[in-house]
Amino acid sequence: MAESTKTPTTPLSERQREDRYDPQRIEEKWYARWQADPALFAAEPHDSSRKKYYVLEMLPYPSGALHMGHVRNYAIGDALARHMWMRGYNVLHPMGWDAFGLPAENAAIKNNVPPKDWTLRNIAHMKQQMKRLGFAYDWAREVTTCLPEYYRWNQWFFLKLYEKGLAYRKSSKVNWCPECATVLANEQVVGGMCWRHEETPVEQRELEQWFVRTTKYADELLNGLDQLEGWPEKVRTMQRNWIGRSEGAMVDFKIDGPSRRAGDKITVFTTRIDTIFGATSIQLAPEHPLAPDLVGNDPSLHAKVEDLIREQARARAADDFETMEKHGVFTGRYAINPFNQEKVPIWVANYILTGYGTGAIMSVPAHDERDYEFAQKYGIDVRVVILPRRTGEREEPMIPYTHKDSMLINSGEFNELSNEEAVVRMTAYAERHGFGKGTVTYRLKDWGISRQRYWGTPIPMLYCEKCGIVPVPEDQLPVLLPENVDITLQGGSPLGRVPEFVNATCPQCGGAARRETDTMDTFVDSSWYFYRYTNAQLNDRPLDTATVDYWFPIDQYIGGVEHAILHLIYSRFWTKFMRDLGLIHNDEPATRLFTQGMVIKDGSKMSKSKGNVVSPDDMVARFGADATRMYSLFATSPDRELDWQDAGVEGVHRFLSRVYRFVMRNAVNAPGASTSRDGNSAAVRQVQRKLHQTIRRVSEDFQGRWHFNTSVAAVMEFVNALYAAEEDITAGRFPAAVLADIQRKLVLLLAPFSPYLAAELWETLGEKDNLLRHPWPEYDPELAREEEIIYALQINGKLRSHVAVPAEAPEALVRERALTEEKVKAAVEGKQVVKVIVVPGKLVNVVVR
RNA sequence: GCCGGGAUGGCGGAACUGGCAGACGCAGCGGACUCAAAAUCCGCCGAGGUUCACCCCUCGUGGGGGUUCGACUCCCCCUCCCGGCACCA
Repeated sequence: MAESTKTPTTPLSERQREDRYDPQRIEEKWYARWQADPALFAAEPHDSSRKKYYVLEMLPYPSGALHMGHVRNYAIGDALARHMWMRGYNVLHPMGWDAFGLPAENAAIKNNVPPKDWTLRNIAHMKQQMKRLGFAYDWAREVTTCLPEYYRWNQWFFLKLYEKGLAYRKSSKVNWCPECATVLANEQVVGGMCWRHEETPVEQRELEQWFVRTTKYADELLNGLDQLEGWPEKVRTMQRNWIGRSEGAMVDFKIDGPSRRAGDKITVFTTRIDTIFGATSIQLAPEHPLAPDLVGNDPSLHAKVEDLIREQARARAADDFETMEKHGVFTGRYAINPFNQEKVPIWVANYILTGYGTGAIMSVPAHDERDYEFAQKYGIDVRVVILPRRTGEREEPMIPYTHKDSMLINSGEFNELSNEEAVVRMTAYAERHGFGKGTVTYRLKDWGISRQRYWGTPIPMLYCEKCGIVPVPEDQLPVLLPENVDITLQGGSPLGRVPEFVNATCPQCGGAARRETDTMDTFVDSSWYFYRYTNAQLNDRPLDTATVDYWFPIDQYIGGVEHAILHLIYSRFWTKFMRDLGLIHNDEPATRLFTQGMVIKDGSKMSKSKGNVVSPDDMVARFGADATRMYSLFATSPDRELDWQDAGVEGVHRFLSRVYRFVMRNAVNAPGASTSRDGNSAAVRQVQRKLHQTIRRVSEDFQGRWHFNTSVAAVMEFVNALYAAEEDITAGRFPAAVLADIQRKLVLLLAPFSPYLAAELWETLGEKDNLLRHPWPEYDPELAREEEIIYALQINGKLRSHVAVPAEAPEALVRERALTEEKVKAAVEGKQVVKVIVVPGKLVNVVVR
């Protein structure tokens, strides 16, 4: 396009030629413009003809201020959102606040400020920080979970759960954190400690609690993981472990002798029914309901069982189960093995847990490590019933032999069967004779959602003396959380001390009723918030089905791996529950999940106690939002741990300065672009080649690997190439159209990473349209193609020289050039060339002998 | 114990399906500009040797073996670090 050189260029004002990059000036200017135009980052309605793209970052808890982990998370999501806008998608990119929770109550106690005020103030501040960082959120869709407009739907969902039998109340042993003064879900107990208080052992308390039947979906939650190919394998594995499905069988052993209240049989759970002929004892958990019965009136036995219970409780708290020595006590009683009618002794042992299976096992010392250890200690029989299948011969295996590649012996009519076959046949046999059945057990437990705290969603239930448990009628929602409540960490739920709240009328009989005073676990809030974003203002329904159908599933969800179990399993559950209500039609909330690495400093996690916290505000003040964000992407790939270095931010700031100064010096406004190599000098072609190679690299990173560190590096390389060519540019040896085109594309490439600078330079270049909706630059393979390739020359795999060959040269020519190159000739001299390997575009390896 | 991830210059990290190890950035060193400094621009920057005629040689991606014309990359064994699960029957 030679004629474009004749296009007149637009002169630039003195101010635009300002050569110092001042991020504060630029960012404040664009910040003001963006705030004035909320539609800029808004999603189009769901009847848009554009293809939709829903990119979501996990919503923060409004703790007071953003930390670098947030900045990194949102920088990734924002780059993706901006890129997808430029690719022409209708992008939904919302943000909100996970605003209920304990820290607000603690702040209330400490600073004498109501939790609501504290929370809303934090939200205002953090929202301001996000805006200053230039994150492109659709604030019209903001969701704040502590406001009645949101939490009323938590209550509505709770009523639905109750209606469907998925919410129920039961008294049970629950995890209690004395520090939080509340109950914890199993998922919130980490190694026997509270997830918020790493030093506080969790206690067990007997309490009446509301549970959500997550186990109803255990199988679907597990099987669904196979389809979630866009999720990290790590997260899928963690969820699989958490759900912990194991197939096995329940088998009833009749108790020999007199039976008492608790019954006349013990049901054991086993995954190895094939070894049942080798069962030489029954082992009960110390807390097994039959244990007190079986030890009868013997006070010393009772005391020993009590000791075992205490020991287990201690071990649970200290998390040292694995180091505990196995021991137990013989009850003096026997049970009958239903397969061979043998009498086996019943023991109570410290290594059996109440919470798994049935709390009772058949002990097969020959084929289980733990059983073997126990049997050795107490001289219990060890009977081999399984042989390694391969030996065939009756060669004694190493005891305990626990492998499944095996064959049965000493097992009556089941002898000679393989282990797989035996499991099937023996399970069927037990079912036929009515003393057992094949079952599946899970590690996953129902989700206890009651919290004895104030700052949460009130559970919409009433207790009436006449009618019992009565749900609050839907038309009486929301059950408002009262304000001005006296919060202390003692004496149960704070709401219980608010008579106006507690005292209510029974909707069934009109009599006096008492309100439920517990609130919901805050993980309820975050289990479905992303649906609310699709229509956050809707006031007669939690969501609009058609709108959700358009936007869901989420195309890309981004957050910390610490939510791999808690939040992400609850969210998946909630999605399945909503689907079964007919509200939505997707089975999973998100197609792709990305878990970014932690931000650390000087080798450890940023924390106040270590004094290594880097404040985003400080970084923005020193280097600007663009440099801060870009550094968080440039330092390493997003999935890895990021070691924060202020000097690195400074380096990115320097790079942005180079870009800024280059455009300020060379900005021209000329339409069109040179799309052909013809007629351009070698220097021009070289810069264009680098440009298009850069476009390819950055575009590919967005599509696949998300290695934004290499995207940014590629743009840096390109800018270095521009500096190398600047003498030619200044001398006017670049056609204006080409120069203008190069600069426009450079700015477009930077737009997802440093939006402020990109906006400023876009304007400097005389462009008027919205950068965010401007098409992403196309990579032109013709312009990107190398004209000449430098081949590496190897002799026997060792690098010896290089040779330049025209890019289009056929392999034979490459080969010939290589063999006639001086070094190669010298090396080959007097030797025999065995083989010549030509790797097109890369190297030639000459193998000589 | 099981599962997942990782180890590359002084530092953060590149090298995508086996093909020139160290892109890009930081720090450092040298030069230009300056009265000087900062900023900026240019150059050098794995180790050792030979030499600086900037050419060449040897070694080098946690350790040891292997496959291959060729290995950071694939296979086997081992060490260490991070994360998850775990007396799970």
